[in-house]
Amino acid sequence: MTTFKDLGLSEHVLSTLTAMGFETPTPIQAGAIPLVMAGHDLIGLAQTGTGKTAAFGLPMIEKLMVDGKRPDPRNIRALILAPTRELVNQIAANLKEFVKKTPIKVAVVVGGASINKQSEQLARGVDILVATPGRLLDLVNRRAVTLTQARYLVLDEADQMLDLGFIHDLRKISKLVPKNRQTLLFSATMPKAIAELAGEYLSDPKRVEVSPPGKAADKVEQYVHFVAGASQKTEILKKTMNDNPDGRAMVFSRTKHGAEKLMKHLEHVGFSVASIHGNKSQGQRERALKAFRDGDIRVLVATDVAARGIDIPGVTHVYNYDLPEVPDAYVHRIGRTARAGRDGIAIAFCAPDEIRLLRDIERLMNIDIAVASGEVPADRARPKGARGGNGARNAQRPAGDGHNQRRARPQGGSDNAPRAERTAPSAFAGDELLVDANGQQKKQHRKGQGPAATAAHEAAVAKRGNRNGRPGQKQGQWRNRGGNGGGGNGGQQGQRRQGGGQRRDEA
DNA sequence: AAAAAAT
Repeated sequence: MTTFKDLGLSEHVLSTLTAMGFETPTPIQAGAIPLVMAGHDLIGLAQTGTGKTAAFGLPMIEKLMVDGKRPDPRNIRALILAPTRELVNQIAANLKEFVKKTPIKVAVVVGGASINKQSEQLARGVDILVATPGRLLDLVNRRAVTLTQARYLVLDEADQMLDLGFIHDLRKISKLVPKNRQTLLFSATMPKAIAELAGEYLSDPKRVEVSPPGKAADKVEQYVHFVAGASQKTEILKKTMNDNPDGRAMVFSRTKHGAEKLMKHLEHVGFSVASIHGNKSQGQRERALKAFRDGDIRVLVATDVAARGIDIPGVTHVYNYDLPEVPDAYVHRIGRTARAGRDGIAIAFCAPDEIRLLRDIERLMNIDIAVASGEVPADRARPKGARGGNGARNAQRPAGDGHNQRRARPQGGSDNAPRAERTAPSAFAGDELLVDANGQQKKQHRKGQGPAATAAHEAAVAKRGNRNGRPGQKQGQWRNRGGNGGGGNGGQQGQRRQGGGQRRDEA
């Protein structure tokens, strides 16, 4: 088996990894590290949760060490761009762990934080700068930083950067970094625009793809409640959370306003909750995330600012309080659970005006999400032939759709089935690159899922709560606690060695 | 149509 040693990393970095509990590289690490070490440009097709940060961070640190230079003031040696402030902070936190025993300096540049402090830090010399594009350009314009010595450029979550309209900023930044550089691009999906971006900024890139994308979402047990409206969503949400007192939940809302309103309500009825969205100050966002990560609060109500990449160990439930307008976002949201080899449950609420969105999601993922409760709307069924002549699919549904419970994924032993037999990564199959001979097989496999009873759902939910819950925690943990009653960091510790190099998936 | 990101 491949070890980090085999990948050409120095003793220095290796000893840090050992101290951190890393032994076995994840697939993307095993694939990418040697290529980066060899100096290639790289396209990494990988979701968050695959160990991306280490995949580019470790070899980059290694090469910076070998170069042996010290950074000039205001002149960085490596630049990492990511779409949200939270992601930037998370990447930097990981890198800071990796460079602990080295003289390499890592700094963060994001909006919403003191620009003067960032400026001062850059003046003291920074090797690796992790940034959101807007603030970086701001600092460049103020001459607080120059990119002319940046020999490494990483574009993380490139698809989201494009979605968020960062393309213009990326163009500006690309003109400021030297031509003679190594560029690494990571993206969960490979739409045309990303391929074009890669063609523009990468030279003769190698490609690393973690098999099969969408796997994280695969491990998530998914259910949908058909509801009449928001108040019913809230009632079911509260009941389900109370039924799972050991759980940790992320609740996604479509709007910032909606997220805030829901958070206030949950707080009012006694849940230990915070919210995170674009109307919150950066300080508030970071405090909310930290409190949730530390286990001080059990529920985080969020907009899609937190849908991608955010890595919080031990999230047991993801609630889609509102279904997202963009079906991709659903996949990213539910990917906040079932991380680091754990299980997870995703519960969606579907109001009458959201059925179209549910259909889009089910079509994208090529699954039928199991119905947990509610009247199944007549127009839920996808039109025949909507999926390329696979009209037979509907015929696979249980006769008498009146009690229309279906599983989103196989149960039990099927998890151990060969990868090709497992559920399809179709959320990411929009591009031709991922469509392979297995695609059809996977679809077949899915189609075969029989009906599942609500009782099974309840049992699974109950069981899941235990399996995922942190040992020793009592009922009522959703409620506000007086002090930090011993929850603390236990979860994170407990995860430490899990799955070798994957124990914290973004690390 | 909403969200994020520079102020």
